[in-house]
Amino acid sequence: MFSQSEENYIKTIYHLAAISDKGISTNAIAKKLETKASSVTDMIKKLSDKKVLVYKKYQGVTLTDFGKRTAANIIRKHRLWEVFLVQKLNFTWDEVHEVAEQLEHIKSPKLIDELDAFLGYPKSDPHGDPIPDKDGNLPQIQKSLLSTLEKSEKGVCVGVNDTSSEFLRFLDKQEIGLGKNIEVLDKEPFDDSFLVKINGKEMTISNKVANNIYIQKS
Amino acid sequence: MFSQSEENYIKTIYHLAAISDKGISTNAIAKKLETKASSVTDMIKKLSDKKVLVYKKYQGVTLTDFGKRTAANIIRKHRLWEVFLVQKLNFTWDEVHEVAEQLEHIKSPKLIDELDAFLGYPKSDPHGDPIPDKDGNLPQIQKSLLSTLEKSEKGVCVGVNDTSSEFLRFLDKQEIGLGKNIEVLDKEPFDDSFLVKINGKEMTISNKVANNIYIQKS
DNA sequence: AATAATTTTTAGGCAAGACTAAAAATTATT
DNA sequence: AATAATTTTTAGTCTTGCCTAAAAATTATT
Repeated sequence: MFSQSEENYIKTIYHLAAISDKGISTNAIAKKLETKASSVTDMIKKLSDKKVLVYKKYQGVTLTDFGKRTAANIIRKHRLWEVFLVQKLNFTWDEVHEVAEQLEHIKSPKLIDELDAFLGYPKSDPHGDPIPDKDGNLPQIQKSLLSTLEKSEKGVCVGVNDTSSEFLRFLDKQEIGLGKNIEVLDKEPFDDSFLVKINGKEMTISNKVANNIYIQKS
Repeated sequence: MFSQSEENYIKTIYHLAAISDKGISTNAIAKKLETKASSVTDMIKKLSDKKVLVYKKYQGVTLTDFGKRTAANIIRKHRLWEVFLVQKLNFTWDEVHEVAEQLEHIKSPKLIDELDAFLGYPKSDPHGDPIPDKDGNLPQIQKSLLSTLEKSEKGVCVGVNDTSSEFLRFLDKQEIGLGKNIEVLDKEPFDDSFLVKINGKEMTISNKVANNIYIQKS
């Protein structure tokens, strides 16, 4: 059994590994967890002893299969709770994260299985991120950052990269959300912004925003 | 804001105060929390500094109004989660306690208000214990221990004193539960056991069991 | 290749919350 | 009232998880 702190490290390393492919550096973990590199070194040693990850001094860490399964399980809980909060308790997609950060540490296999059933076995959370199954398998859907689309390409919004309240509330204000149809009408080379049509409405979107919206091309 | 450990002390002192009326002793707290008296002394000092309780050396503790409100709020969360687990996630009344012990520490006012609404503002938990309102008021229903009833008195089972899985599963086996009609047919002076009729069925109940069942007399 | 800059680790400490053992205060008993 | 028994507190330790400062290793730059 892992402490909340250990679980947070495991989850963070899993997320970092998903984008980096090589060993995860002490500094990267420290930055993500808003802690110090020396604290990370301490924890890494402990998690290495517990067979969660492989660690060689000065060379970053890699999760073991056991570590990956553990991480997927925490993420599964996090995302199921997010679905619960939005679907049953009237939370908005920008409010769920911090509560789910707490709920993900509740220990009870029955609880999470029953919650999954109660919610109708959802496949993804309110931000479009896939929910791992009980064995830790994470179904990956085909998606592209809006910023990588070419002129006249189109598709459906299926996820976001940045899940901060600020960004999500911005999207709400622009009426951009999961399931919306998006078409790139033009790209502006000067500032790499996009002219897009979202559910029939034309608007300009900055490169920074386009870099945080996932599209399933059609 | 209080740590989980602080919350557990506050809740425990509140429960002990409900049955004792005078100051709660260090030893009583230690026993209930399965810890050592010296640890209790440490924590008591901290909670006294935080204005949760009043403490004078060697004289036990009393919760302040602030402490009582804090305790009621924790208990409110605990009991609402228990209702959720039974009503929505197919938990039985003997399974809910330990999960609710974890869930009661989740910090989010919106979460608990929405949960309350989602459950239809329940008045009591699966064991018949009343749920405090948002201001910490705890409605007390009129109830008597089955063991205090006289021959030919009757009523409805509205609660249990012992909420251990062992006792609750025993009640399930005997088909005794909240809402059942109970009538005392006879009392046996030899071992203080009871001959009762429960929903039409006659059975003998030991004094120990009768001491843990609450009846609303009719 | 040597030096500079950066990253990572080590060493030593701190706070929370628990513990043991011993001292002090209170309560019970003779 | 004096002694015994019990309760409570103090003093000192331990673990977890964090910190700072300094040392060591790695990587980048000249």
